[in-house]
Amino acid sequence: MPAYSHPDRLLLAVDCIIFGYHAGEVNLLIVRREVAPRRGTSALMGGFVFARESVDAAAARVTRELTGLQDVYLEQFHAFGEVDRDEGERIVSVGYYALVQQEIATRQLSDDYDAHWVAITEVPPLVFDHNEMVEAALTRLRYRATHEPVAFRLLPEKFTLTQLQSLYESIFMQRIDPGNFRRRLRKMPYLQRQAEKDVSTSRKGAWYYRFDYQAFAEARDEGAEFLLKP
Amino acid sequence: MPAYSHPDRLLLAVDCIIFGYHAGEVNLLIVRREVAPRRGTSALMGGFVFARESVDAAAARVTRELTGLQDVYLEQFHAFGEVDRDEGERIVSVGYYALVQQEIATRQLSDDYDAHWVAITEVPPLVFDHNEMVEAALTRLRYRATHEPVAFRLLPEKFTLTQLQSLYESIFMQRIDPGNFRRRLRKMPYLQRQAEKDVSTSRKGAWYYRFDYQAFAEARDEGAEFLLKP
DNA sequence: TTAAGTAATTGTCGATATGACACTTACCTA
DNA sequence: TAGGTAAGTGTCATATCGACAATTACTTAA
Repeated sequence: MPAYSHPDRLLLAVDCIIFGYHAGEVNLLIVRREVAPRRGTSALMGGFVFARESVDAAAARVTRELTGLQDVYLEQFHAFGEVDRDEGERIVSVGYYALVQQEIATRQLSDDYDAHWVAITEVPPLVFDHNEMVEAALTRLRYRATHEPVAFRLLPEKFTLTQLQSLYESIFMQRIDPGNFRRRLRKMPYLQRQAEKDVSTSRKGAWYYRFDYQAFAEARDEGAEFLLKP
Repeated sequence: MPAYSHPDRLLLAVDCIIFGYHAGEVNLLIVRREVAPRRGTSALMGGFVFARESVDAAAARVTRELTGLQDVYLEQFHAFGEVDRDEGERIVSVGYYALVQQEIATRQLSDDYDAHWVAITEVPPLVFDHNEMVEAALTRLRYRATHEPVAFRLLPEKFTLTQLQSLYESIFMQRIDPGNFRRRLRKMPYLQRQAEKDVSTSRKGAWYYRFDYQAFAEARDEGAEFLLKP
């Protein structure tokens, strides 16, 4: 029952930029648009917000429908509200980006959307303002990755420092000096070296690490801050 | 004419955190809520988004209705989308913060909303999730003020470096060393010293400065970055 | 006329962080 | 056993930082 007399009720949607990381490149999932107008063109995964569903929940649902993944890291980054941004009808869309492990997501990807991964350096033209959304999502991801330990969600539980460096190089699209990057990592008590090495990429082998979210949470309560620049 | 068959169309609103600065304190405008439920309680200035109006435009309109100001600096910072955040009906609200010159805004403030300024250190309980919105706006303002020259919009055209320092102290709620803060300012070519001094607060007088947006824009094109930490 | 007071402004200095780059290590293979 | 390669550490000049001392400019009261 309407409690407010305002006449204009709008379609509200969410669009999700789903980031993955594979073979040294950050990628994102694009789908084939199922409805007119512009049916069949490339687009971000999106969906309408239901009346009794929070916007955050809608983003989680949409991400889950495509990737099959529960408990994905999602951050809202911007609401896109131009009147004519969608050619069919006026839709306001809230943008979220998701960080998933690409291997796992790919394994259980829904067949319903003709989804595929594209490198963030090679995003094709997308419908409406979706390319703008991708840019905004990347900007926010870069900020978040330097101030919060979120980038690890793109990697497996155990990863090498070289992998971590490559990930940051891909996110920021710039080369990073290994010595200096590792110096920053070396004084993070939350990076726990494992007993095993990854021997797939070098003869010497690279130590596996895990990020200890538990230890970091405790350190943060004491005032510690996460900072990892490219 | 609906182009999409989705049945749920929602009320979409904007809420504006309007920041001003006066007598060493950052303040914000709160109004008295005009409609039920919770009529008469303190709230942020807000309003519904019209069908043929962009969300940005709605925020500008709402800000203008209260302050009478055109061309106000506005930044969207978050969309609040919990189902029951408004007790009357489901409303998704997009939060914006505005930076205005408090003196000017106060002069032409609308009488219709029983508005008044409160210091950000003394924000009273507000309806619904509005206190949460204020916190989120402040967080974003702090980030923006260190990376972009936006805080100047809270000051008059001409200001002293001491005023600028006080402003940053209020935004970040922490004391700043004058020597170190001025060292950062001294190597900003965009801060142009004027011929006059402000003699209202000291015998010696403090030089007036202006921020040269023009010069900064050109420097930015050359790769320069604005950085002003507390 | 001068001393005192105060905000404004600049300077000092040791400690820490940064970027560029050289160097060493570990291990496999030829 | 030499050589190649990714992994990982060390060095050093420079820049930046925080804490704090010192100076400047000006008014007012003695």
